[in-house]
Amino acid sequence: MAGETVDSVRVRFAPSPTGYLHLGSARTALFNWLFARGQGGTYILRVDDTDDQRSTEESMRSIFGSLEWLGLTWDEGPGVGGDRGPYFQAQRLERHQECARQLLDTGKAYYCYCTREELQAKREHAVREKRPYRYDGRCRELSQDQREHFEAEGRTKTVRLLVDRAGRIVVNDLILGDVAVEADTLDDFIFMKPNFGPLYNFTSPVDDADMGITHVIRGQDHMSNTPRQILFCEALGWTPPAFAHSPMVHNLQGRKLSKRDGAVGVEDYRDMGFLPEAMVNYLARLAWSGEGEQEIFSVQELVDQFTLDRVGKSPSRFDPKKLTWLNGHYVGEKTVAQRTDGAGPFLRRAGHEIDDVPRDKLERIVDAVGDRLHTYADIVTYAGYFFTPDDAYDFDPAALKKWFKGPEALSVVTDVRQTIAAIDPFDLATIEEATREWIEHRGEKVISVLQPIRVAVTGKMVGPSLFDVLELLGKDAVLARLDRAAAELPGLTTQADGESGQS
RNA sequence: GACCCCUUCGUCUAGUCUGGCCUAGGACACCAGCCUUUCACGCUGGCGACACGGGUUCAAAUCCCGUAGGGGUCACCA
Repeated sequence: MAGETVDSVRVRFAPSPTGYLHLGSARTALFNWLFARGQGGTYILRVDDTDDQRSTEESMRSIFGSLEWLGLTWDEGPGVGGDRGPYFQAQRLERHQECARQLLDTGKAYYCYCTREELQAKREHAVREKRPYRYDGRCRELSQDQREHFEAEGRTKTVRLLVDRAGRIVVNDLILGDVAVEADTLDDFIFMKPNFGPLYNFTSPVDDADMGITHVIRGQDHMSNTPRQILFCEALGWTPPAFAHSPMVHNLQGRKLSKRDGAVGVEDYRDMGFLPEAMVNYLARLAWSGEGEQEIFSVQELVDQFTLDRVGKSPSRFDPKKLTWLNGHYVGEKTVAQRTDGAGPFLRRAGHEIDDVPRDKLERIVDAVGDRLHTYADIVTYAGYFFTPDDAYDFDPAALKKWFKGPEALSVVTDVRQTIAAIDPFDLATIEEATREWIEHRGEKVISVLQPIRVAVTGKMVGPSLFDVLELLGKDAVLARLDRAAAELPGLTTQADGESGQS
């Protein structure tokens, strides 16, 4: 390529559709996407579904959905097409077989008739002798006779790559630097199954070459595959792409993130009320940092600032607390209408009937909840009681224990009824004025009056400003709840006292 | 076990390539105080790290060697 023309960057994210989009994979996809966008390159989505029985349509939809939700849309791939397809690996079988035949024809690969059992036995033997197992290459130079004999026996055959065991293979990794592996630690590995179906280490370099991939950005768990893939490029006469292996994402214990850790899929976080902006921002900051001391990044800022040389080498732990903090920031940037839309489904899922609630009432409630919303799911804690019948909201035992220790609190609940009943009009200013006046007249501390009322009418000790709560509830509901509390609390509080320390 | 990678506050990280500006900076978390009807927000302050041991150097978080610890991979999966 002449002079000033720089080959444009082409990267790919190649998930296998065997589940959901794992957080680690999402980070890999994000790094690829950011790199492509920042370089004015092309981001390709390829589905590595090489006739794996675990591949399912459902998980493919789930992964696409997560990617789209994060905003990591692809320039070429399923749904959008492109001229370097097909983008489903299973549809590239003929191409893989063609390349395999080429290797066979040029003597760079050979058929192996060893059975699985034989290989297994050798492997176990090596392990018993504490030797590293490597294929002994006994099928490398079979005579015509032996071959015919095996064929006549009806043995199945796999295809192995003939590996030159001299020298070393160096991976010039854009994140890790040069990583060298002695060639004699490798062996003639199988890349075509008995049905002449290709294996991952073969399909990957073939497809990358066909799709013109310039940079392979993937997780470090692929590091040990890289030399083998480079070997294919050499055998086929191709220039390998540049590699960049990003560090793993671990759980808080420093182990690989697994299902046992609970939520490890992108959609799990969506379902827990997290925002895609927060996920992207958080994931980007795992192993990567900008040049300044910035923590909050818009997608555009990420695109502008992302470079591979600022990606670190050591694994990072996924910390939900920091994610939550970021999420709170992004929720705060939403309008009340947006927050209402976002939080609604969580109320419904918690069993609250909100379909008959007027939209503007809903928005006023969300507005009153304000920045208490760190995730949309928090709406249930802070506002669930607005959507529960006056005789059915639950009293939080901890709240009762803290604010109904003595008889004074109960007397507040009964005494305030009259004052509240007299408030007219029942609007914020009037409610606050009347209530404060009453408190002052009583001569008690504001908090020791307001909190018992809150617990009485909401069942909780946290929530929006109590005056907002009262107004939003409406006079009838407040009175009904006060009556209910006056009737039920005496029993509940003694019960709570009696049970204290048991649970 | 073999091969490969990694190692700065509890966590995410800046600083390491191009030794001195680092008595190591920021953020999350935590603790305390302020604000406040609660919670949350916000503000102020605090706690808190160069894994260890040797070198090299006038000077080392930064360079070299070793040790320890952690992780990843070792399929006819991807």
